[in-house]
Amino acid sequence: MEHYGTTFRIFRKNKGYTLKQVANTIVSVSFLSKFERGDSDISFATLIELLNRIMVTHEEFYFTHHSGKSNAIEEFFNTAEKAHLTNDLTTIIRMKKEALEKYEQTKHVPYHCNALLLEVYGSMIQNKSTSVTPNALEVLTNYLFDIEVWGYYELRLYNSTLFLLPPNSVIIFSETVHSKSEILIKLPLLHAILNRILLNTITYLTGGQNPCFLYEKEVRMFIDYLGKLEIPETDLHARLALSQAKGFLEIRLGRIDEGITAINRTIVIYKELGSQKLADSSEKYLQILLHNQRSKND
Amino acid sequence: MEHYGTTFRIFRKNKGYTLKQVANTIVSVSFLSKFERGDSDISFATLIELLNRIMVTHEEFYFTHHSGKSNAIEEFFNTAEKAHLTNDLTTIIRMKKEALEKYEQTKHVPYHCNALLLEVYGSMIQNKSTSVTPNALEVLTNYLFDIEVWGYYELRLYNSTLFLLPPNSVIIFSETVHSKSEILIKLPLLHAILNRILLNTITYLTGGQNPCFLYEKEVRMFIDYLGKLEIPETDLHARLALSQAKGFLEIRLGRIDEGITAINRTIVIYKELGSQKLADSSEKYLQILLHNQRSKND
DNA sequence: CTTTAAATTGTCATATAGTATAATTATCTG
DNA sequence: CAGATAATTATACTATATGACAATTTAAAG
Repeated sequence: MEHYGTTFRIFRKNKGYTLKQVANTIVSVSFLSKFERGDSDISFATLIELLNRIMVTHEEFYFTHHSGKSNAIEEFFNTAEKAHLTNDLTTIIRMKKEALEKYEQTKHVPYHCNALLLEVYGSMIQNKSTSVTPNALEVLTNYLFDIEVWGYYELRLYNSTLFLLPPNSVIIFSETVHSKSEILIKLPLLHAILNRILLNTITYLTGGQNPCFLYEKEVRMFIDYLGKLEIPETDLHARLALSQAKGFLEIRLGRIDEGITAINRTIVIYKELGSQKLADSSEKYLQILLHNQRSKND
Repeated sequence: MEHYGTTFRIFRKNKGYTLKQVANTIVSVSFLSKFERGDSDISFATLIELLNRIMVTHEEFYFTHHSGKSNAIEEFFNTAEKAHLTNDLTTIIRMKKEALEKYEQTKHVPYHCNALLLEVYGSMIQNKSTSVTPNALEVLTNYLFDIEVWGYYELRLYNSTLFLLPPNSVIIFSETVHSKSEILIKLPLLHAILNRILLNTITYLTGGQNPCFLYEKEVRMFIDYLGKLEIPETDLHARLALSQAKGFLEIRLGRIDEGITAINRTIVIYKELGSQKLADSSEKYLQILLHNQRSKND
């Protein structure tokens, strides 16, 4: 891996600054030169100041330096999800091996959780019964339970594994997830995940083959909750998903026609805007839900 | 401002790690302790490693440390835009003063550009004729022209000021903006701005009171361009904006009924999803365009 | 091409980042 | 509460980040 200084120099030159202009009052010219040539490391606070001065965000700096990777955590979830969606078993297996190695080295629970997540993805690709041992699930639940303030990692981990947990746990976690994330939730990226978590929770609690629907109260609560969070007007995707969730609830409650109408309206919008895959998966899910509901009524 | 170490300690404790577990192979335990107590600064590379180990992204770390601010640049544009939308003249004036002071201190052109942007916002709030001196505009154009690789700052600056530039300049800049942003455009945040730029370009070139419509070719080109960029299926907002842009083009070309139909469909979607403000502003813009078009036909 | 000024790099001094280990404090267990 | 163990901090030392200024390279100008 190249030295950060090299990347900094590229940015500085691109913006047309001299060493002197950038260094001024923050560091000495000679030191900045040394840093840029890789002869010296630099303190965190100083580099942040320098980046500010040349009008570069630390995100784009980091991203460029690591040739197109945002950060290790985001990268992990994104590549895992992508491999899952494209049935890329090789990648899943490789990533799982890496996670287990890191766990052996450090004994840090998150690596264990990562391996578990990849285990599940792997068995889903192979169409095996997603048999996660209760032990493994306990590791996950305990970890999430122990962390008081959830950050990006916990939110994404929970969002990716919530379908494996028993409904009671999901209800408890999802109920508290907002208060567990404090100010961090103001970060747009984190807020978006929170929305996804709530929507997934609703979907999870609404679905299932259980003939009697046990979670009406909770589903209504989460729908209310999402309403109060005020999804930004521009986040049409989340708003549409919420409409869908309401439709699915209708169906589950036996008001099948109302439900179908509501969901079809959302599917029409997807299609009109050319989001064909989203339209397809919504349609498929609608069929499954209708099938379950009808066999129940028999 | 508190020391970064303090923030780090909060994160570490929250995740339940001991100094030893985190320090292991990266730094010594005693040093990590010193850093956390603010007795010592830390190198950039080392802190990034440590954050990785405790599963914290640098974004959330920075955000928490600066109590809810993402980074200086993003913060600048966001607060300026918000003040502009809420007619908060006081904030605009204060920010402009700050920008000019920084410019005086450093003579760095971006601060000059920032001041210019705030100047425009200010006069828009006061309903003054947005009289930007050609000189000032030249500063802006030259800056953007000189920077080879555009980053977050340049993209946002251009996006906020493109309505002030002559159409020819806008066409040139918007045509090259993608190639000027290289790999950075893979950052979702930057990609989103690129989409907004292209949509704003289309709106700008389609609008205007000029009775004869000079930019049909260019508008079609940018619409094509947006299509090729493949807006993600989930970015329904951008997809809807593109549909709208196509409708506005129809109207400008005299196919008024087709245009109105297309735009009304998008407004219906906004309303159905409860995005009332977006629906209103679309409707308002539609009226303006229709008015211009009709007075032209007389 | 020569001269001059600006920008960058090299050298050396010093402050401070970072380590090894001992001392202290907190946590756990019976 | 005592005793043991783990976690943190203090001390003394070394390595290196950073500054002041001189030397060199690059760019500008005539």
